[in-house]
Parts: sequence; C-alpha cells; structure tokens
Amino acid sequence: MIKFDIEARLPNGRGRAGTIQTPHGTIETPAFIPVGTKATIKAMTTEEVRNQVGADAILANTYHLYLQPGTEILRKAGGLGTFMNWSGPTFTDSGGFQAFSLAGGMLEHRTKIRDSKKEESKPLNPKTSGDDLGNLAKFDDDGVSFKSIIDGSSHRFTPERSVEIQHDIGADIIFAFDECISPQESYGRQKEAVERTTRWAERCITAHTTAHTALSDHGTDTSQSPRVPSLFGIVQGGRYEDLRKQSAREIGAMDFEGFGIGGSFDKDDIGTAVGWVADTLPENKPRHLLGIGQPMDLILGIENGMDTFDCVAPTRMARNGSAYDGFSTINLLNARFKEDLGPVDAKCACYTCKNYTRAYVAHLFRAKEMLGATLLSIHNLYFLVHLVKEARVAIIEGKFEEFKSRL
RNA sequence: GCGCCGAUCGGAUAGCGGCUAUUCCAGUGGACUGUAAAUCCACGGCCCAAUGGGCAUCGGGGGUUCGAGUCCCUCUCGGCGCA
Repeated sequence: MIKFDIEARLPNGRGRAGTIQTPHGTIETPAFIPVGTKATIKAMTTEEVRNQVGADAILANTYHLYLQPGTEILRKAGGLGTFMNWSGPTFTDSGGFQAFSLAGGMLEHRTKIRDSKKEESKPLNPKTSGDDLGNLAKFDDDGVSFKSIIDGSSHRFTPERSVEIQHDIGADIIFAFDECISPQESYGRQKEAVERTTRWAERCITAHTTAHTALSDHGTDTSQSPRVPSLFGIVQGGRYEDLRKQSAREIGAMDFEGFGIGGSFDKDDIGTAVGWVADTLPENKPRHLLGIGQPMDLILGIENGMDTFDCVAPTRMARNGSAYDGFSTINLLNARFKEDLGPVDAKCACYTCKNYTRAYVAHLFRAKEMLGATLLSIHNLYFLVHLVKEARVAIIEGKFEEFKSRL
C-alpha cells in the first residue's frame, strides 16, 4: 500500500508537489527515479545512489530479473531491495517495454537514424543484428512469447504471469503488463494497443487482488508484507489525443493505486500528450511518466501533472562518456577536454564535479578505466534528481515560473 | 659475401593476376528517453563545376600483361640461416 498526498499545485492546475509514502520510505514528488534494470544502477553502489545522487527510489525490470538471477533467489533474499542493499522504495517495470523492444519495435527507429544507403549495405555488428533481430518476441491477444536474450530459451509472459513475477520480486510499486508499440505504427494499430492494454489491465488487477486476498486468507499480516505491492496501470495511446484520453479514462477508472504513462511520443509535444492524460486521470493518485528523462522533458512532464520519472539516458550516456553540462551535453571523449582542468559542470555541486576534473574523467574514458563511468553516472543522475527536486521546491514556494526562467 | 623470408593508412593485419585494398586497435566526430547498450554509427590520401565525380596508393625504380599489392628484374631496409 502507498499513500499519496499533494502539498502544492501549480497555478495551471496540472503540476503538483507531494509525497508518496511506501513501505520502504517516502518519495518526495516530483521525483526522478534512477533505473537499475538488473537490480543495479549500472556502475554504482547503492550508497552512491543514496548519498551522492540523493535518489529517493529506484526502478528495476521484471523481464531481466526473471531471466537472471530468477525470482526464487530474490524471494529468499527478502525481495529486490534487500537483495541489492537498497533500503528505500522500489519499482519494477512489467516487461511490456521489453516485449516491444524484442519484437523489433526499435527497428524502425534504428533504421531511421541511419543516414545513407552506404551504411545500410554495410553488415551490422552480429552481436546486435543477428537474423533474430526484431524476432525475439511475439505478441498475441493473451500475452507475449519471448526468447531469452541470455541463452535463447523460450518464455511466456501474460498479464497474470507478469504480476505474479513482480510479486515475487517484491518491489513496492509494480506496473501492469501493457502493450507498447512504435510511434511509426498506424492509428488503428495504436487503438488496438490501447484496447489490449485495457483488457490486460483488468487481468492484472484480478491477478493482483487474488494474490493479495490469498495472503490475507492465510492470516498473513499484509501491512507488514513487502509481497503485496501497489499496482499501477499503464496508459497508452501514442501521440493521438483521443486515444490517450480513451486510455486514461479506461485505465483511470480501474482500481489502481497509481498510473504509468507509457508508449511513444512525438519529440516536440511530450508535454501536450502528457497533459491530455493528466486531465483525464483521477487527481488523487500518483502518475509516473515511463522512460522519459531529458532535462526539458522532465520540466514539461512536471508542468503537465507528472509526479515521478525514470529514464536510462543519464546512466547510459555516462557509460558512453557523455555528461550533462546544464541542459546541454558534452562528450568527455572529445579532444578538447584532454587538458581541461575544470569540473565537468561548473555549476554542479555533485561529488564528481567537486572533486574531479574534465581532463581526469577524459583520461579515464580513454584509458577505459571503469571509474569514469561511475563518476559520470553520479554526475548525470545528480543533475536530473536535483533538477526535479528544485522544481519541487519551486512549486511549493510558488516560484515555478521564476525557476523555469533560470534554466 | 651467399641463401631464404619479409616490407600494405599511426600500430597490427587480410590479400596467392580482375576492377570501390580487408579487419582490429589507436585517432576524430556523432547518437543514446519504462537498458538485447562500459554500446552503436560515421569519418579517416589528394582534387573538383561536391546528395555526385575525378586522380592517386601497397618500401624505391624498371618490366611482363588487356589488367599487378599479387608475377619477373633490380635497389634500399629489416629478420633468420650459412660462410
């Protein structure tokens, strides 16, 4: 169970600041939640995530943890948080996004990024482009059949199975199993995904309630059990206003404790699309914007009624040598940083910026020393977590516009 | 001195007569939004009326051939062996 309270609102009626109380502590919203897919924020210890980054909560992934290390050991260890030495609130994503990715949803995106025929004719890296590419998952109306990315073994997720696995993993907040599809897909296909997501949402709730009731019937003290998480429903609808609203209406009417806003967006109007959803969902439940996390997108999300965010960009970019420098990014592998003895971001107060130079971080990356990834992960996460924290303070103090103008 | 082997982009390589000379590393730049990502992509000799086209290039020189990094001769350098 969670408890969500709204402390302050933006004058536009959408944005808000509040708290989500979970069995493992309180999340002050809006909040940026670092992603730790495989029960680790890559390249970081949980102490760093807590003390250097200042994150309230983390988010892990059902598909990855189910495949490795498996739910059995997570259950025996006392759940995800205990297993990974994270005492704060935890989320798990349902695996719906992995189904999308493994089924080739990212393919068009990849080809679109490609520039010329020359590149296309060039054989791709076999590691990422086997004959299986885009053929590792298959949707049907009942669920998704997967092949393991680890050993190729076959698996199947249904809404019920996803909920069951998430119960075993034991996060505080879990997500319904949804169908996420490419922004390239037609309106008709988007509508189908919305409707399938609604049907699956109902099945998730049933499975969730059944498990919950079963525990109560056995006299288990559910208030103490970390195995009865809070289930969030997921809104789909792509970039279509009517579909977003339809999905928000259908999902919003169901007995979820909060909501995830998923699917794909147009780069230019994330805020608008999210606003349609926010206006349709019940106000008194938290909203998590799934997988969005560029600095400006966070601000737009906050303004348009989102409470929590997660995104792999900051940690992935960090491992690839890129760092936020204010709202822009720099690539520490660029030659110009070899002799730059200034901090990564002169305006940043994070551990990395206070103690290390661009030249040193650049050296670490060139030398392929893993500390580079750690230092930039700390910086990038700190930047986003604190950007959102500042937005929160600004909302509470009624100075959001002033805050925005300073960005 | 004789014999054998070798010389291909900064380094390491592929290439056994056929047309855009391969791959890896290093280099330069780009991408990254519910993580199949410590990954991926592009570029990398010169010139131009540049979404294209032209000319070069495999230690130097010469030759055979319609065609040579690939074959032949010679020189230079390096390694090994024998005197």
